[in-house]
Amino acid sequence: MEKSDANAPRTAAPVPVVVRDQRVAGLPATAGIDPANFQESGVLLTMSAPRVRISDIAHHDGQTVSIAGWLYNIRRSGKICFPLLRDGSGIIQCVAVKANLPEELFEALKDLTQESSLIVTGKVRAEARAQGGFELDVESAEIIQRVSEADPYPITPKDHGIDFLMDHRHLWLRSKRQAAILRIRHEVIKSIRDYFDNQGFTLVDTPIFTPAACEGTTTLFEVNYFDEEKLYLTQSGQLYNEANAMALGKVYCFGPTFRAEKSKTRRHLTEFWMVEPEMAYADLEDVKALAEGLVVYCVGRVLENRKAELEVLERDVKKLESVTAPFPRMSYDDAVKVLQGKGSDITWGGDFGNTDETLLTQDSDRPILVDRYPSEIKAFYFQPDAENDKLALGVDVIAPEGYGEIIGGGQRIHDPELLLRRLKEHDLPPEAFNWYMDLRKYGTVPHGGFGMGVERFVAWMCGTEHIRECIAYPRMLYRTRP
RNA sequence: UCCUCGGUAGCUCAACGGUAGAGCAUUCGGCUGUUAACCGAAGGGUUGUAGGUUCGAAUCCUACCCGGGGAGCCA
Repeated sequence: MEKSDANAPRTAAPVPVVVRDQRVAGLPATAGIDPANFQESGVLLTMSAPRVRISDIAHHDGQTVSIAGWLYNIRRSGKICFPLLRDGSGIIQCVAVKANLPEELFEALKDLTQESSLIVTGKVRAEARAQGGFELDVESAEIIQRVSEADPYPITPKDHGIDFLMDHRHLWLRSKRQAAILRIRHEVIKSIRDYFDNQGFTLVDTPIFTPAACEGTTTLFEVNYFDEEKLYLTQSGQLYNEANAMALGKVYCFGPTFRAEKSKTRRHLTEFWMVEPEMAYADLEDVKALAEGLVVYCVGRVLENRKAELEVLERDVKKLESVTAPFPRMSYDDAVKVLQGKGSDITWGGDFGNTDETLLTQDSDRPILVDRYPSEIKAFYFQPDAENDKLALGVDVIAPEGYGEIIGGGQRIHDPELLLRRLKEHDLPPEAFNWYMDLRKYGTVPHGGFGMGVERFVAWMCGTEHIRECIAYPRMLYRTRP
């Protein structure tokens, strides 16, 4: 919301405290001010001070500025109070001294309740005692809404249980920690896009409504499409990606995906975001290099641009600083042997559980690339290894610290006859894949790509216990609200 | 779906067969440098629901509801 308007009239004298809506605020409006005026003029509001954000406060030392935000917390003594103002970009401690302020303003500030909305004007001052290094000496304030004490803001600065916090997710996002996670998520998403864009990839988004499964139907959410047809929410854009790669060479899709898995763990959501690149004229080694490069780039960007957020989260950044290329590479065969040596009861042909993934990476300070899985445990479209056709040219990237598989992908089958045979082996109806078979009919080439789960990646960056904190409104097995 | 843990004040928890309690939040009072401020006082409860055992149940038993953690599957 823009406040400044050079052409609008100014008030003769500063207004110490203004209440926009007295019905809501429960406080008397300042005499002589008609609340109806200010929505129109916009200038009565906060005098002439420029509006700044807390994240920029260091550039305004010594200046009088206005900050529009919410009361994060307040500490008060008899004649001095310290409102902590939150504006979405950070938190700043304001200082209101009774002796220096009109009685009305001081009392209004002192009695303010948590998460009341207000615009504070005052002088920025470097202050060693304050977190963030700056304070705001209050000169005037406009209270937009005072939260009623009869129904106070439910999330206090003290402890809360996860059930309560999840029920209040729409408010929980206002906490320092959740804001930090969302900013890191933003950095991760932006860095993913930059990584691909800088290498000539084109973003081509794939449909959310899809007519059939990519990899079996048990984990699909069914949707009634105008009474006549059953459609499913996508669980991967990969098949469409392959078509797009044949058109544009290097592509990626980036959007929500849906899995109706009845998983109830700290690593699962039913709705999560996934980025999926796909390259024409590419083999497994190209896919591995792309995946490794992506991870290194995104970790670097988070470290470079989100130091403050990592600090809020008390993330051990050494664990991220060690994430440099090259990542250790290992075949599935060797991984099974390593796991057996560490006491896992895994046998050849089985997929890794989470305990196996944690075991495998426990001595590594960076992710591990595991490739050449048994074809039986992989989807129908994986290209078999030329040296052993029981192996699929798939690769998983397993993050350290127990964060598990963050990337899965590989090289796709380009031979039409082999692909058809695999469809039949997997009991998939070939007629549903006619368009997909076309890609092998009209100029087929080796190609490959992968998918990376954004929330799992963000959880790893942030060091969160559970990925539910890494998306604003998580959708899980037993939680779909708010 | 299976295994496992839990549901007591607005919130976090205590009481574990014998009168339901504390901290925070809220209200009132005090405090000019507080850092989840502190000090004093007050209000606040059909112990998830329904049955059962018992002289007596938050506590023991049964069923159901809701949630946490994990397994399988996956990103």
